[in-house]
Amino acid sequence: MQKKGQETRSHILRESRRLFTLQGFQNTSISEIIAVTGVKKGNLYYHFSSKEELGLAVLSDAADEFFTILENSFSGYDCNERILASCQVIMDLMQQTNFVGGCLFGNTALEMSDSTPRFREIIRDVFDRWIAVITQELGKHSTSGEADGAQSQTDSDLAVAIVALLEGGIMLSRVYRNQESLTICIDAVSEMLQYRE
Amino acid sequence: MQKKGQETRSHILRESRRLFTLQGFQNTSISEIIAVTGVKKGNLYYHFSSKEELGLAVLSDAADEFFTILENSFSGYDCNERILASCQVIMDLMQQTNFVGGCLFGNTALEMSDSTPRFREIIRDVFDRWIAVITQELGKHSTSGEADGAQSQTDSDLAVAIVALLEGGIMLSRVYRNQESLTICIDAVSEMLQYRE
DNA sequence: TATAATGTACCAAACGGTCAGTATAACTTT
DNA sequence: AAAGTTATACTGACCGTTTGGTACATTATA
Repeated sequence: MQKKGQETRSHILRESRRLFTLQGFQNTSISEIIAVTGVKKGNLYYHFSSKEELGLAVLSDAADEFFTILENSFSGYDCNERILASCQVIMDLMQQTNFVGGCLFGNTALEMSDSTPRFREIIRDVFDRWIAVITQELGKHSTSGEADGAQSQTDSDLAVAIVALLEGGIMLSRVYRNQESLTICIDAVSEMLQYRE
Repeated sequence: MQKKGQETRSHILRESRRLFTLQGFQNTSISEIIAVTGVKKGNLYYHFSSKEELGLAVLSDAADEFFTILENSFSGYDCNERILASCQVIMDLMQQTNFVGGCLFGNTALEMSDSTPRFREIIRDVFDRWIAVITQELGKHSTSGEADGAQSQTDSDLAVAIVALLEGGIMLSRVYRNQESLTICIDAVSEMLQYRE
């Protein structure tokens, strides 16, 4: 693939991601994508063999970007502080779009995961990895006494709850179109971290 | 409206809800609905003036049923026990469908709330009411000291976090197709209730 | 000049929705 | 109670539009 083609491809990916996030996968038509990108239909199908393939590419692309951002977000010396910093990064991302659209992965999870196996797999990988990253950060906690066995179970449980709180908070903030719900959920994460045994 | 018509109408509502929950609103076609109900297209449009109107009717219907179930679910003398009982009822509902489909309100929130205002309104009402019911239950807590002012803020914050945890947990349980994630989230709710000031 | 990239024209299928007309049941008359 | 009348419930063919996708010619680029 050459330079021009690369640019076209990533242009399609970028705009498709925007539309998929705002309107969902099913509710975004190929015609809409070619309208906003200016890329002609034949050209789009030169780069992506089907709408499903485009959707999967958009998800992979977004996942790569998300984990790059996430893994660079753990700033601060204290473990709890670092995790809260990563939550704040998610809040910032949501604020950029005024809580319209929300989380592409969460959206796609609820829209597509039961009907299209390949979508579910990639979404599952995203949540697996997200939970794993947080679990790992939780493991660095000073009072996290016992050697990895029993404790890591609790760490991963807490990580699951944190991700659920964030996704639920994003959902509510999207419905209410304000940051309040997500703020409350991040505060709840903070409390859960404090009261950790 | 007479008996026969009522039956047809509620038959359409029931099957449509099933399909919308499993596949989403956009991804369920009118043809599919008439196929599974046996109701002919003209007849369907006799009862519901458009697909959107049908979707709204399904949501209202489901909301009525949900709050009937929810409000009857607060069993037990202790406040925390009562709230956990209501969480368990949600777990039971999800188990009935093996975590396929998940929560109709959450699904529709993420699929439709940005593109169709009327859907967002009804979804918002559902979450408003759900949060209000839990906030009210939280208010009955014995150690809930100070008079309503500052404390009720905390109660409603906790209620928001609980709903977010449940919705996030349902999302994860759906992606992973098992009850583990939701169980972890309900356990987290339990801990949040225990550590309440 | 080969191949990567793009444009144009087209397709069958599925979509949501309409409509003229037919049963069916429930009230009025007589 | 039989006949007439009206509102409700339902049918199936049909409409225009949009959908995702294809065929193929043309233009850049290396």
